[in-house]
Amino acid sequence: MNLSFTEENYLKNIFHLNFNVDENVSTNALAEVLNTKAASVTDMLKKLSEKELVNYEKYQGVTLTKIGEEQAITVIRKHRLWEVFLVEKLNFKWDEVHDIAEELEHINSEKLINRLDEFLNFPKTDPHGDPIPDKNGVLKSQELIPVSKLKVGDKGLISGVREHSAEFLKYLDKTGLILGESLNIIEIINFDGSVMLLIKGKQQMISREVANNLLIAT
Amino acid sequence: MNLSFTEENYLKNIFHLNFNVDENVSTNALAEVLNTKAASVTDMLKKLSEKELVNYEKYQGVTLTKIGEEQAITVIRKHRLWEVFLVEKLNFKWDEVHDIAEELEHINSEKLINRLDEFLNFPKTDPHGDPIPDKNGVLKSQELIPVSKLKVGDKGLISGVREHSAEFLKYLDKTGLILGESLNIIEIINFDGSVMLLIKGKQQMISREVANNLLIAT
DNA sequence: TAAAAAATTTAGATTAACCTAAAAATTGGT
DNA sequence: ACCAATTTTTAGGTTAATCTAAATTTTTTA
Ligand SMILES: [Mn+2]
Ligand SMILES: [Mn+2]
Ligand SMILES: [Mn+2]
Ligand SMILES: [Mn+2]
Repeated sequence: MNLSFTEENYLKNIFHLNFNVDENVSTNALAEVLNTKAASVTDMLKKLSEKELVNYEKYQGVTLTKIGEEQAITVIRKHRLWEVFLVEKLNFKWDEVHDIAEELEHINSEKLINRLDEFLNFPKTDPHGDPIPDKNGVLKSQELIPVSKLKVGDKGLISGVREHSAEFLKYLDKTGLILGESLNIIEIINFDGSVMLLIKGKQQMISREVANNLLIAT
Repeated sequence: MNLSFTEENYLKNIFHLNFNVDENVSTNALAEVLNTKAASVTDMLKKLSEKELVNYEKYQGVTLTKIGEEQAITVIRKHRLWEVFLVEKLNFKWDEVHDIAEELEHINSEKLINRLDEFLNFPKTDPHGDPIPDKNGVLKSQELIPVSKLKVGDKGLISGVREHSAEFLKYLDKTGLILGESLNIIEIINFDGSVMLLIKGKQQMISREVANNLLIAT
């Protein structure tokens, strides 16, 4: 299977969109995340369908075939392992690695990626808490829930983010909301959904927006 | 300067061809190393000339401009640093790294490559003995000479190769002719130019072909 | 120094990945 | 159940990087 850079990006994004909302992925949704136009997406879906990488019926959206999904997961594995490398070995911050990993994820060598995995000690998650598929394409995701779903008195460990923008990640860094910290819910303000946390022995307020995008393992 | 994968390969190969034989690089020579056709090369040279990356006159071959050379050297720096990474950190053998580095050399991030350089402890040469340009694009190459230029009684340190094929590199590995070994010239056979070496206390015969492609620092 | 040979360029196509504008299908509100 | 809004597809380009075949220029050789 020799896929182009572009084809790999289509498969990866179909996977992510389907993962988030479990239904056929729409042409427009893909055009949006791929920064392209719906007409271009239609063209590419026909081509991917021809190659049996996606199930596509006109006007019905698209899903990945078994093979398409395997390819998508391989790309995601590469993306996340490179992110770990950049953070752990090259001292990048978690908000700096995504764009570089977008390029590195297309490097084509199974041996390379498996050696990298080994070099990094077979990490289970990437710097954003996202699970890393193993070499057989098995992706086991721990069930994480947003802080906004917790009740007063609940506690948990910061374990992931829903939103991956550098903006948001830098905000979390600055306010000490980093992966691995444990927190308690002190109070939930009805008025605007903001939440008072106890973290590192100090009280700290976060907005509903932030509470929605910060993921906890309980 | 945002160059395509293809443009970078043209610049890099013009640099290498010009480095080896110091004259304008011919269309056919480029077509050969780039695995393409002369007509395609002509098209691209016009485009690179338009962008002021090469000096090109119809029928006269091509050289790099200052800017073109800087770009070429950046690509070469990336290629060689990645090769060091693959050998030193991921335990690849020196005959396995070139093709992967051909892909990695196009990853676009100055920060990444400088961090990698640091992570590797600012290596001076790659696994094949080729010099690595520094972050300012300064490439200082030690003068190496092929074994075939030595006389009986001369000695030296194996320090590089002229030919980079996996075939040749594996042969050198197998016969113990690896970088860093010192050798003495015991005898030169007039008939076929083959050379008897003393290496690691043992005598060993190599063909003229091998002697031509194995480089020594004296 | 004029052919012949070799190298190079031009002309005219092709392919992948895009685009805009217009047409067709689906969906959702009444 | 219809119509209007929305979504998606089709039609007809474009651009970068290729190609083959033919034309042109340079180089070599006799
Ligand atoms: Mn990422
Ligand atoms: Mn990530
Ligand atoms: Mn190489
Ligand atoms: Mn090398």
